Amino acid sequence: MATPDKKRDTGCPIAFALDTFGDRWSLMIIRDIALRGSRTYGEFRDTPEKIATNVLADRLRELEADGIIQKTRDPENQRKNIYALTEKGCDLIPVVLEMVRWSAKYDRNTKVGDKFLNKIKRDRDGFEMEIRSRLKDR
Amino acid sequence: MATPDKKRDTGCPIAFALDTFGDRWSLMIIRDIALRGSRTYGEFRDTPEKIATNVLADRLRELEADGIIQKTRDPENQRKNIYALTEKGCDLIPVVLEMVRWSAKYDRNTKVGDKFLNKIKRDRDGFEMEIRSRLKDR
DNA sequence: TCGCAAACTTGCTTTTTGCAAGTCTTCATT
DNA sequence: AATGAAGACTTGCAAAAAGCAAGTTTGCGA
Repeated sequence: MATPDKKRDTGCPIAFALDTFGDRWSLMIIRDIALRGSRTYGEFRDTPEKIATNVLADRLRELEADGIIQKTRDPENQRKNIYALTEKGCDLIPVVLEMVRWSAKYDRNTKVGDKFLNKIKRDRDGFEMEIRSRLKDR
Repeated sequence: MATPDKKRDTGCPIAFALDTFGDRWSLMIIRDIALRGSRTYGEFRDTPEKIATNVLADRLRELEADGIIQKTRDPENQRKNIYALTEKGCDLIPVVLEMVRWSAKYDRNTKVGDKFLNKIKRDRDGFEMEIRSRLKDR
């Protein structure tokens, strides 16, 4: 076998999900793309959470290898790489939104706009579609 | 301040969620309670994923400190401790269910019953309630 | 062609995980 | 009352991952 990796592979969907993005940083990158419109290495690096550059490089590699994001050169500026969510990555939006909902309920310090929160509560699927199409129009 | 911990605390709900349960094992324990009916240390330890006992002890401590699970002595057997989800913990069920849905779609090896999966797809909130009441009846 | 932007690498220290073995308390049996 | 074993953890150490600071590479723009 070519991949002797440390994935649990027990048939459990939660184990699979955690093996794919269950760490301190992967979902943060997905958040940046899905909710903040980030697309470049520098944008991922310069967030308030301060990911280390080597870890960022590693996670981008992993997420791309797992088919969650896709990397392309920016035609306008060949120095830049543009990272985007694949379909598989977009399908994580519901997970992200449920996490937002939970944190908004339990973290006094969390800053989420009421408008944003109400959209999640009222019509999750509709809001998901809204985010998806926003991502396509770039 | 009493807690000089390493939480990011940037106001971002995703960062908050990941700081609380964004590691390789926390959600696994929540899965065990919510979906598998586990309630004791031994049950959490003896899953196919093989969590190390020291890490298990540590995660149970953290999850309790964060108010996600609650520990009580088993009145029938004073040797046993019974762990249960708090309200805050039950509110993570939607996150877990979305992860199941995602993995079922993308992991060929994931084993999730069709009945289970259809319930998630058809009526997420109803299914959440079903799980909640099942947890109460114990 | 010079300087600078953007995307990484490299080397090293610190923290977390994983593993194997041991401890402590309570129950059940003799 | 003594013995053994179940259940819930601790402890000590090695391996892996994360974090930090500095360096490298390639392309753009003047």
